[in-house]
Amino acid sequence: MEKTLHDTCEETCSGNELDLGKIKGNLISPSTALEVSDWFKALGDPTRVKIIHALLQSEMCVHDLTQVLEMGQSAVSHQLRLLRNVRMVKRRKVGKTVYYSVDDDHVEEIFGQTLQHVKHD
Amino acid sequence: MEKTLHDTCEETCSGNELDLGKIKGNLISPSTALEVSDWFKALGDPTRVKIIHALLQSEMCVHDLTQVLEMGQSAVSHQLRLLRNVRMVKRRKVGKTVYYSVDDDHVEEIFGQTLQHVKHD
DNA sequence: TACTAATATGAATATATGTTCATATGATAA
DNA sequence: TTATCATATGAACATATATTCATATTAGTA
Repeated sequence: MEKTLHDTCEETCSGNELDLGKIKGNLISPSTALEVSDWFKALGDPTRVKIIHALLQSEMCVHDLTQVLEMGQSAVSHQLRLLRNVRMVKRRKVGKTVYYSVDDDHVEEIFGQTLQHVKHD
Repeated sequence: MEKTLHDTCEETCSGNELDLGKIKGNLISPSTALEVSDWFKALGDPTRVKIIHALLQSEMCVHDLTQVLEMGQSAVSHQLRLLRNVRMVKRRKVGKTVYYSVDDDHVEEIFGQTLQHVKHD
């Protein structure tokens, strides 16, 4: 039998041409995939998880965050910038002090759910 | 005035010693922070977002995923292994074919919420 | 057996990322 | 102004990560 375009994985796999075509049609767009992954990526680092966890308890200035997390000021500041870029946190300046807080109800919701999920497993 | 241990950021920052001590006491543990970040990190890549999105529509074998996502078989396989390591997907073997599907109700919930969140902004 | 299909995996490479260091900026106080 | 505090930021470095390539494994088929 001659080879055709569709001679593999036809009987065993779920996808016949129609199914695959339908799924390809419903594919998430590359730009949306990137936005979603960027959002998750922001919580994909233990330092940022600690920062968000702390800020969910209370608004805090950079200095206090460095004390609480026992990290260098620069590292904290860099991570805060990243979190601000995806709008997970916002800042409020008072004099020379900058207060950061969580700026996204969705973050609190998802973060709490995931914390629970990870804990009882 | 002589310098003391706490002579900075006292009047302006929110954290007096008590507040900071309380927050430090409630800190997320390093291992939990790592678990949480690993979970989010799994969704922190556009390729894996596409894979999860596709698998949420239908169980699929590796071959079909490569067709749907127009990616190399090896790349897909590597990412599926990563997703399996954090138990976001599971596999089911039928002969030489391996079917993957989402193995975590929490993923569906969070993914859907986040997709909505990202979309109307 | 030999052959092919479906998937998995180790190594290599290029890119991304997190932290540190040094320094810059901005604000307040002396 | 000068000095200091709080924060931000660019560069450098080390580590992590995603993809590709080649090959291994496993299961079916001739």
